[in-house]
Amino acid sequence: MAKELATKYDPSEFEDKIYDFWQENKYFHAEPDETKTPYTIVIPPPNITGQLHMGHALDNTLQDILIRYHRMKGFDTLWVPGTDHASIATEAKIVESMKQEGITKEDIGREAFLERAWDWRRQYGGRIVEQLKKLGSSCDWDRERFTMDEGCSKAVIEVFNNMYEKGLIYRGERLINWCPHCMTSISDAEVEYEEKDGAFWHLRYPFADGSGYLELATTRPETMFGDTAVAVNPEDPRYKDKIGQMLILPLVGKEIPLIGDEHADPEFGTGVVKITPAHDPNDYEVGLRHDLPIINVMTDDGRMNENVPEKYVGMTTEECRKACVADLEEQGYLVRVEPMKHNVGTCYRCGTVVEPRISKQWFVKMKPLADPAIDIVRSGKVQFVPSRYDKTYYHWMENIKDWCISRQLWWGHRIPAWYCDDCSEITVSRGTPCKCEHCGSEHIRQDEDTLDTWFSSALWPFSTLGWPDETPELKHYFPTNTLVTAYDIIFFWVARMIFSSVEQMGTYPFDTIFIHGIVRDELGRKMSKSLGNGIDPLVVIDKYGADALRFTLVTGNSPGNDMRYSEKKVEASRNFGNKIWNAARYILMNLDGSEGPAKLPAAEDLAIEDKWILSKFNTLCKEVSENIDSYELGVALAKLYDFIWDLFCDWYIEISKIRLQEGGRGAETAKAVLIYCMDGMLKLLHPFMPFLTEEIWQSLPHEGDTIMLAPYPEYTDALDFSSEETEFERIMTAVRAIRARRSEMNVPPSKKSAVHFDTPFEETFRSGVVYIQRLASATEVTVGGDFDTEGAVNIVTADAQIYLPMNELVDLDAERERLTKELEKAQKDLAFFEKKLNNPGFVNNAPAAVVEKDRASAEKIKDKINLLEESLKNLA
RNA sequence: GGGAGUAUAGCUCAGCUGGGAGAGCACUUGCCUUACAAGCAAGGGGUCACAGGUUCGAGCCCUGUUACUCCCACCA
Repeated sequence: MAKELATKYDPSEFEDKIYDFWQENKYFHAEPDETKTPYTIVIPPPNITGQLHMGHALDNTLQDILIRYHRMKGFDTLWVPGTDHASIATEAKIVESMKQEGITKEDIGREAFLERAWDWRRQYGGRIVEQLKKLGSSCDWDRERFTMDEGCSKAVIEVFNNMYEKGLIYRGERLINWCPHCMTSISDAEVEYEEKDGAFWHLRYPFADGSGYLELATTRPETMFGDTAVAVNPEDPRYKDKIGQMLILPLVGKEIPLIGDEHADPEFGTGVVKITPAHDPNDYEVGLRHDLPIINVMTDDGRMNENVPEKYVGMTTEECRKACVADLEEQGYLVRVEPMKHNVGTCYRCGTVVEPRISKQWFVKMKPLADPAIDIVRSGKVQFVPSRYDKTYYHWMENIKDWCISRQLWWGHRIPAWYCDDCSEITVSRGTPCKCEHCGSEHIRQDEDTLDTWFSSALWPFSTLGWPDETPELKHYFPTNTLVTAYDIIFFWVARMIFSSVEQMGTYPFDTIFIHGIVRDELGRKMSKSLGNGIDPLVVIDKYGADALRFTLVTGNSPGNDMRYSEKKVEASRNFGNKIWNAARYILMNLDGSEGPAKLPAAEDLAIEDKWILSKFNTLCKEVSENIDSYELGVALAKLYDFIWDLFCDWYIEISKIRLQEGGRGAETAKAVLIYCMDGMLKLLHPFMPFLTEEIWQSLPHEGDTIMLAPYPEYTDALDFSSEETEFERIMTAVRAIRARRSEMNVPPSKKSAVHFDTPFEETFRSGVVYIQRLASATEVTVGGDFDTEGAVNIVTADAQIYLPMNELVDLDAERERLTKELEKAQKDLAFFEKKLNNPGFVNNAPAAVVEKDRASAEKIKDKINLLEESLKNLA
């Protein structure tokens, strides 16, 4: 029973209702079905703090297209949704909200803080999920997961224990990145480098024996209190003999040694460098080599600690820098200040300048994980689309350092390690141990820290399917198939999922990584809160509909490349929706309700235009599937657009009016083809524009309960009418030529024109008379040699006789000449290749690939010659 | 310092393995033609960044140059 289609295309009228309809009927839900091939995507879990932005809209549109397409193709299709606890981001939000109340997290303590966090999650965590639904995402919401739910947490504990047991996780004191604002360590990947204005302070460090001084330069004078040496290159002739002498650290007065180390570059500056092992990665290495003391001069929140002279204690680094530079200058230690640009590491969450700092943290040993993770991509088992991103991946993986996974935060997975007060040994456990596994003491305390958010998201492809339990879901749906994400998250997430999966599951987590770009604003800028140039997808959906937004994000977009958003594009997309809507209305208008679902009349009843459109549709089915299979979604959509608008609406619908007005058997055939095509187009288009296609499909005669479970149209030999295709295209050419001439002559549409063809394609035009009359406002169409202007198309209007030389349609002589010339050239080309290929010397000695290529070229040219000869014969 | 990307119509961008230079928007002209003015028809507009090369043939492949963008690393 078909439902009424509204006269106006208004997405807000039906999109929500349709989504509810899908959900109520559980169409998104998947259960492992061993008889079917699985197709699985796990969603990149949005942060619970997140609001839907254009990046999500793009990412989820692409996923939904793939999911809906595969579902219609008959795969056992599962899209696992979920959210990420986003430890830093969420904790920051809650700390911020508590600040409003004038309290800190320390005031209320860990328990109460976590309660707040869970409350916050309950209140806002579902927000983004609801927003994803507005987009049309057909996720299996019954399987929604959260990185901190019971199952995912179990996976985290399991992996931590496994890796600890294998020695892949260790605790140690290392130089790490410290964010003084978030008050936690962060991983290397979480540091963003920004070029900032800085200065180069040239200082004098005097020798202790009073024999002068050394000049050196630094960008961070305030760290001098942590200096435990000064280094020069051991080969540097200027300083070689001074190595081993003591220098006096200005402002402090203590003595530090001059050491020789490769790290000092004689070419750079004065060739002298101060060594601050606690606050610089290179200096740290130098410190290790020379066994230097490590003096941390900063507190957790980025102020100077008690290891600096009293006057500076408590100052921020900025304040201290100013004060100490002033003092250095006053005391004559400052030589000069040189302004310079400097790359400064900042926290990717809050933008605060990070402090390299010595700290005891937990790490994942990366080398043993990276190698197999590189191999699995090299082997082709995991493929990047577009493939160039594998280089990015290799480069990162090959140069990776150990991953700092502990965070000084409360919101997250608490590290499953306990310290013993009595023997100071560590107990790592899957449960909650009651005593130290080394000495049996009951005086144990759990590590206060939590794990990096990305530690749990790295397990997402299998933790969401039930691992470490052996669930039917895990067995059936893992490894998953496609991971869809933006390129900016390859390091954070994609790479870590790969090595985690290879390590834990012994195999890849997904076979394809479909990378897309970033949605920028109209001016090409990144959308950001600070710029205020973000576009809210929900506002766009409200105004134009989710289908229009989806269309906008996919059309003209190619894998891995950024795109610009503009409302103009959405308007054009909405117009396309409107076009289909009205085409459907046209069809419905001509039905009387007795028609059955899409079914084609017998081939002998089909008119030439039927065969033309069906043949074109058939090709479309093939190409769209091919394009989607190779992730060329933008190309697939463009082809659908062209077919629907140009071929179906502008030509087929127009021409169908002839038979519909005449009635009778022809009208029945036309209706059947109209329904068939519309039904097929809607199905092909459904993955891209799900709401509109469902709404229209429901109002047409159809088979099944929902378009989203209808089979995706496939190519079939039965609909290959290539000769009718070319025939009809000849008529189209004629129509266009007549229209052009009429337009040129300013013939008003109300005036009909008489047309005479004298052409080699007599039969075509004789049978095409009715089409030409209809589509080109022509009348008195005659064909044949009885007209006096030979070799011409003639158009006669009531006002004037128009002479249209044949060359605007088909100029026989010119055409013959052109074809002959091309034929000659092709024959020459062919002769060239044949000579080459008949030469045994070439065939036997040239590389096989070259010979193959030449053979292929020769074949191509032969085809061309055949075509040309046929055309010439037709002209004769 | 290393790596990658981009350069095609006024604007935004497609163009898959080499054979037709394309779309949307904008522009010009004519049309309310009973699905749609969110539309129809006809047009104008491009040395496919530059210079070489490979090829019968290059927007596409190779080399170099220029401009812009991004990523990684980093000299204190």
